[in-house]
Amino acid sequence: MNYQPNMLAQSLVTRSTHTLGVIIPSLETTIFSTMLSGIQEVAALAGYRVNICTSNEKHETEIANIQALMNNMIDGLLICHTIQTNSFEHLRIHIGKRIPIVQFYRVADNLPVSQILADDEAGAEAVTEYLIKKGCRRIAIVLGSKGLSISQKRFMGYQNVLQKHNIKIDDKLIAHIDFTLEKVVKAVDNWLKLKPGIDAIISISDKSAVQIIRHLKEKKVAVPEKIRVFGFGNEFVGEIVDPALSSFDTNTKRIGEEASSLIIEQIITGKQNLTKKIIPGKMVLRKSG
Amino acid sequence: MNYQPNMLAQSLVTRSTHTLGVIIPSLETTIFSTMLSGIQEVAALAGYRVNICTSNEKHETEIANIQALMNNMIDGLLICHTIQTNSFEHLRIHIGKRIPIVQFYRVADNLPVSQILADDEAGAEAVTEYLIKKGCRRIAIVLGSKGLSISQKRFMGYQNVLQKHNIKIDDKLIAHIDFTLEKVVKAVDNWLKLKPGIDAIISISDKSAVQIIRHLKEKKVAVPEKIRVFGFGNEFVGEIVDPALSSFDTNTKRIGEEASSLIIEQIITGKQNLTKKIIPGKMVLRKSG
DNA sequence: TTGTAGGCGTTATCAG
DNA sequence: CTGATAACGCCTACAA
Repeated sequence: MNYQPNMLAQSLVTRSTHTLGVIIPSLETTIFSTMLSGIQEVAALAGYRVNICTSNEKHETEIANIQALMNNMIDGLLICHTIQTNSFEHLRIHIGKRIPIVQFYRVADNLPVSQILADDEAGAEAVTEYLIKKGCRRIAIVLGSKGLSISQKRFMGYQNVLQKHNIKIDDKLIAHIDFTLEKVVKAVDNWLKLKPGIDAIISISDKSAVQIIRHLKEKKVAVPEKIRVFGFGNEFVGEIVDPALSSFDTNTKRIGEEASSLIIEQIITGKQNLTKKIIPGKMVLRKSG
Repeated sequence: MNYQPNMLAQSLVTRSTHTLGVIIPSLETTIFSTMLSGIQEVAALAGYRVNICTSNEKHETEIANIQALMNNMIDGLLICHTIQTNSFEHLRIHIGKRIPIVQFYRVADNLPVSQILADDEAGAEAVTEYLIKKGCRRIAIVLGSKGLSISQKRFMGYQNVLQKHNIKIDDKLIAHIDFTLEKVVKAVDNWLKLKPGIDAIISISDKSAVQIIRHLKEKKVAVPEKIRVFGFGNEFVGEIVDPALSSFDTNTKRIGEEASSLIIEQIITGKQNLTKKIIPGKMVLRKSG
């Protein structure tokens, strides 16, 4: 007769809230809302709610969020680090405690915490290899903070292929930046001044790749004839830009689904086995690259 | 000495969880993730957590979500209805109880529940007026389910302006559909067969407007020369498409912020005054319209 | 099998 | 003002 049990009382005694905590850098970036969508769907299927916090790409906010969530309201924490996150002590103190943690997409490699990752290294390798095959020799790359595996792995892939082809790594072609439009444009402008000039740009995301294409068009630089442009993530906007954006599809939604699935498994079994899962992606060729 | 109070026990006795429940149709649609971002930021500032559920534009899922949230885990509910939602009995039974409810963006007008809205009527009026001034006489419009105020209000605005200019409303130019690409393309194809032909399309969202532009280009229909295209929402992708999309900027993030702010006020004061707030928007002119 | 007491970690109340 | 205790609503263990 329509009795609604009080979840609070229930949770208090069972010590489980059936709620996942999620910390992501932003909700206004397609890849993150897509991953969150994957997290949410898998969680809902398993009867878990999702508590969402955004760090706004700010390290301090990420720390505050962790504090705010780690007070018995969640059964597990999913975290995708800020692009500027370089130290991870704030997370370390929670590792191995009652509440399991899973890092996804942007992870710290030197922490004993499970990870769900895009195939950044293979992606960067595939893209670099393809560009070299197309005749590019001065390939610029946009990366995030050096502490993040996403930057490290993509750089590894890039480096591997250049070395294989005996192309010297030029530090001037590597930009470690955040996502802001100004920083991206500035990096591109610096590259345009170089001689010998660059002939390709691999960008950290589709959105910045699209902005790069737009900027190059403004500067009357032909894409892909003069400079080929590649993105990461295969977002809708890449289909729309002219020339259409080539991109490494990181299988973004699947990353969220797997992260959700892994943490729920760890919650249910009570075993925090160190897991590291790389989600395969694939290259999507369009006009720009 | 680093004592962490147990929020569950605290909530059990104080009867407040400092958590907002949010039900939105999707996380993979820019406007919704943008509104959620606004909700989340305001909530975080006020010390509230956000519990997020997606209905995937499915009426039954929306009902299930409401059930799942209304069990003492949240202090207030924010809801944006499914595009197919036509009956609202599932919500009605929760109205006026302990937990306040605020509808946002897509709302039911005949329910005694507070609303935060885009200025759909004024937006449709402004766009229609502009198109008529540009010489358009056969203006097609894409709407959602008839039960939603978003459809009703936009139709009202459209109708008002056509009547003012003594242009007869042609039912064949009005499409009530959901967001799927196929439905949009089908509606456009039907319009293209009409004679006299259409000279403008007002779309329900920027994403579908962009898809309409792409489809028209495929069909070799010149935009804006033959058909002008307008969107709603002013998303990033509209800046990228060629020709760039004209759009009515509904101030999406602000809608989320205001909804969040209103429900928190209702929670804190304990007063569920019936509020209806329309967030003003503005027309953004680009090449397509 | 069915019923009841105790405890989860707080806050609030009521004596002292 | 301070300190003990009931109550929040549920689950579980144990007793009948």
